Amino acid sequence: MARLPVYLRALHALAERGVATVSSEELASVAGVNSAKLRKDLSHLGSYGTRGVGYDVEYLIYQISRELGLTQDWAVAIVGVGNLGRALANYGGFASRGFRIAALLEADTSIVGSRIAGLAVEHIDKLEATVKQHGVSIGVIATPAAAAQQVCDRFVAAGVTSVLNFAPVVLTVPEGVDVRKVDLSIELQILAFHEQRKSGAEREWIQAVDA
Amino acid sequence: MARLPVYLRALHALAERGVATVSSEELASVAGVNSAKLRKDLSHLGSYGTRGVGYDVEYLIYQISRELGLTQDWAVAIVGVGNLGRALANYGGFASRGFRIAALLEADTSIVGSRIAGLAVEHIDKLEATVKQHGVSIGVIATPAAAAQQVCDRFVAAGVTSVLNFAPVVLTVPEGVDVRKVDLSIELQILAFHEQRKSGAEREWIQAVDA
DNA sequence: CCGACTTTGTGCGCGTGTTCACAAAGGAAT
DNA sequence: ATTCCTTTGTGAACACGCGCACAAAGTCGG
Repeated sequence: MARLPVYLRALHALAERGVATVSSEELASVAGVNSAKLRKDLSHLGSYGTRGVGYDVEYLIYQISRELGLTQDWAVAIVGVGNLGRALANYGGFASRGFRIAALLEADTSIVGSRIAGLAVEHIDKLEATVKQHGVSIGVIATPAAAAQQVCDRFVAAGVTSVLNFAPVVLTVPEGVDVRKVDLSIELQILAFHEQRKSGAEREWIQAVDA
Repeated sequence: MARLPVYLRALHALAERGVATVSSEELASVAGVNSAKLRKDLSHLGSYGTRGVGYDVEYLIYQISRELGLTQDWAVAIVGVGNLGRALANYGGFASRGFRIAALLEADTSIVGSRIAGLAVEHIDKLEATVKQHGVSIGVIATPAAAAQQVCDRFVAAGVTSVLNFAPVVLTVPEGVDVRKVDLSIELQILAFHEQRKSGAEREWIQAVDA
């Protein structure tokens, strides 16, 4: 379930505030979902709640972490050390969730060798070797669109079976490989669409007359 | 529809390659969706296809752009000029889709005044003034989690009705304000989950025995 | 002008995910 | 111990989105 990470973050926030137990109603409102949906989601992991009381925050954190596989740590390789790659390398949310950045890879030789977030940037030729050496199972693509498919193919050939893609292209991968895409401009376009709808009627009318 | 931006990008790619018309089948395969779904999506905008031929690429680009409100340009303000803010400011995909970065705002006074992507970084105190001056309707939050809600509130109070949030918190906003959230670590967690499933059975078994 | 072929637009059935609403279960108080 | 109150876990209705499959519509060659 794609919502578990959201619950997990809400729970971490509660834990930091010293909350010991939480009802589905409260947790749902923090996470921004329906309480029945939350209970059904949690019930899929087992019966970890106590009727009349709620859920034990720490215990639930542990159970969700285990379900998501965050109790083990994952080696991640980032290809493309532009602005986005740098932002990702410095993003604190990875290490705290069991993700370890094993390598930063870059094609531009003028960047290779510099240090970002405590890691030396390596040349992309080292991709296969790095993947094998660190047991990388998740590849992050933060390259320009033109290079993305090629990098993806190399990841796949090297045995990586999960890819997080920030380049604005649709990657094609063989069966059994997962790709998730984050596209910053798509999110903005969706907002613009709703924005247009809101400032709506009179503008639509003008457009209709205009046409 | 959240898929229109994807179609739009696929169409732009086709247009650059000089393709004049495209069938739903081809476009669907480029965009990575089912062709019937694509046709149904497009039919919601009107009947812009020609049976036996397909869709005129340029015309369809125009129609989708108009539907998404990309024919007008949108002023965007980015708050938080850390690594992520810088990456966003330099991201080329915005300007080419009608999004104009009106201002970069930052709380850290040691960064205020520097120039990023051709813009001078301003102090966050200028938020309200900037929003009014440039007619900003979309606010982008690239601050640490702790500052996000506060910045969001200021955006809303200043009249911004669409917020793109990169901070790992759930923002609460009044009715009528749209929030979209991009969370890098959630995407990784989802990949880790599937990865765990794939390398699955024997590990689950070990965990079961372990418990 | 006509027939064969291509491709759109859409009606329909299906599966998934969401929400409501309630019974079962545990805790607290007397 | 019994009763009441809170909250979970879940059955069942509902809604939605997806994809198949096909008829309508348009093109192209003869």
